[in-house]
Amino acid sequence: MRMEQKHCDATETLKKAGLTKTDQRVAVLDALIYADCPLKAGDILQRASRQIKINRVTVYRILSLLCDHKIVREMSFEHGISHYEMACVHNPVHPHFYCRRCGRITCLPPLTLSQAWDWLSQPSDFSVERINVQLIGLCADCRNNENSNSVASEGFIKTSGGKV
Amino acid sequence: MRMEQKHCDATETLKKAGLTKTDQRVAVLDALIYADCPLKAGDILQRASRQIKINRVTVYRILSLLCDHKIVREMSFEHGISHYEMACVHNPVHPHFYCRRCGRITCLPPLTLSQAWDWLSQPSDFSVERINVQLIGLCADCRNNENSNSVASEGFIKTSGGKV
DNA sequence: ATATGAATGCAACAAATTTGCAATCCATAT
DNA sequence: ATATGGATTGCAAATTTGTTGCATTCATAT
Repeated sequence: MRMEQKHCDATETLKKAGLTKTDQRVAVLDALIYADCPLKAGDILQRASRQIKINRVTVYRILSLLCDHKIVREMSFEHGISHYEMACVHNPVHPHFYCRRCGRITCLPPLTLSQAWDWLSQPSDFSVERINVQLIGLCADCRNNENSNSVASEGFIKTSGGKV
Repeated sequence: MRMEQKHCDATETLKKAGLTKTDQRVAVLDALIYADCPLKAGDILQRASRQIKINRVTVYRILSLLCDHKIVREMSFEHGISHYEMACVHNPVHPHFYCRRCGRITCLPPLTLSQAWDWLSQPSDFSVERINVQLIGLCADCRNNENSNSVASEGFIKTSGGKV
């Protein structure tokens, strides 16, 4: 019987997705796998650079690739900067707290809708000024015209006539 | 008896906030007041320019001012671009749908948590691939150190020991 | 009408991200 | 093991978004 892992393995992740293994991709994945909060591209460059030689542009390209393959989630808070986090089984979708003063991002526990109700009644260390709920996907038009150049068209939830 | 207005009036909004009325501010507000979805700074510049002469920098400065005064809400979806919408009585906080293909943003109906549960069971025109929940405010550290330079410190919800 | 502080325009800067192309690397078939 | 070809990376430069400093213009209270 195999032990359950706490983190994904970069090499295995690439293999499972049918992606070529390169030192740069492993380093970027490692940075994300062992991060305790979403990272900016610059953070990832910095951490990956401790491991190997890697260019800023390569970081962006790898992140874009990983997002297309739904290995990584991209999110954006204020001030026009993207943050990235693993989208693996060890890191299910969850809310984030963004401090508008120091910019620190805190991952909040993943909650079902009914759990959220309870959670919202609990004391908190944060002053919440605003809550943003974003649904991301394809609009009706784009879903219909999705003939060409659609890289990330695998595994999304069809909802027309069904559930969201 | 006065008719209920469907939209805010730009001049009145500025007056109520104690802000100087200028052609540029009115034009920026008009763009936002009559928009049917959140706008990028570039969109606002374009629309305001149809009305008056206005500089790109001025748009950013006015948006920043309006956000500080909680007249306007700022939000950010993918790719690190800010979008802005009115934060007035005619436009209560609500979720947004972001199409990752065409970038169009659709405002969704404002919902309480219990309404959301029902809403999520309804058919939809969107393929929702991901849901982002962002809580924005001040972390514990920053709330304590909030002595100096705190412009937007009016009217936020204190939650330590209380409700989020 | 005039003075004064606030608001705007302009130019330049800064940061994040993207693009084009040449050089290098990886995976596979020999 | 090695050659090969397509994929991946590095580098430079461009693009986009947003910011800063300073001179000029504007709004408003006298």
